[in-house]
Amino acid sequence: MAVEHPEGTVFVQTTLKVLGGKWKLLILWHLKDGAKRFSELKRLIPEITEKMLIQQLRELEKDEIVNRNVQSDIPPRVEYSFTAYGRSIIPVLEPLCSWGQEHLKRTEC
Amino acid sequence: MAVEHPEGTVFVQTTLKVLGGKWKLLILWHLKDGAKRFSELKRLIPEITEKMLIQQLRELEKDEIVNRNVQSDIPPRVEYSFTAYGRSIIPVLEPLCSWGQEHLKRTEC
DNA sequence: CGGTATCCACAATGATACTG
DNA sequence: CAGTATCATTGTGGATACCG
Repeated sequence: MAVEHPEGTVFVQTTLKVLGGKWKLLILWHLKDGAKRFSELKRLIPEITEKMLIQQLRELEKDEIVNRNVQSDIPPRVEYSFTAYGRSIIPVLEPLCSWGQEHLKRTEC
Repeated sequence: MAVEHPEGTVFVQTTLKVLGGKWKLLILWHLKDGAKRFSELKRLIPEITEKMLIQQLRELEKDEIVNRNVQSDIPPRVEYSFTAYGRSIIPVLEPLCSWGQEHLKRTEC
């Protein structure tokens, strides 16, 4: 299984694994502005199903990108937010964003 | 279908669409060092099937990231290389790589 | 409100064999 | 050498219903 590749490749693929889900960048984008409740995220991303939202959040949680903060209230209140570590991907997102913007310009016209 | 999202999200997802394939970053990584023949790429990425290699190359070609250069020789000789435009993603790969490296360090130990 | 549980469709990837 | 073609398998995402 473990085949030697130039190291960089492995690292890049690692990042892709963490951020590659269809909705993860979208979720992270919204969390940049501060903690959000489950229902807020649902409202901000109307096309996502609850299953996918929870699934992607769980994965981000496992990767220690986001925190899950539960207040034991009635009704329940769960907030998601970046971990300190998670914030380290924000600067990575920026060049991704810029390149995508340029690419859209090329392809759209 | 078209729902308003913060723009940045769309751009990031665009990038992901272009680079998101399982093998694309791997291929691009090898092409960084210069043009490569089909068979060279196969040798450099032994786990990839021919079908996937050609498919991913075609997509990269369509997105104008790589050139396909055919010498009409016997035996045939086809070389793939970055387009000038394609080279613009190389700086994007670097932060991706660095972050992945840090992330691996965290998760492995 | 914030989830789970099932079942299902389809896209992505893979194995294998064959070709100009 | 550089592909195509076909079929099988897996992975990802979705619809819907239900639960504490």
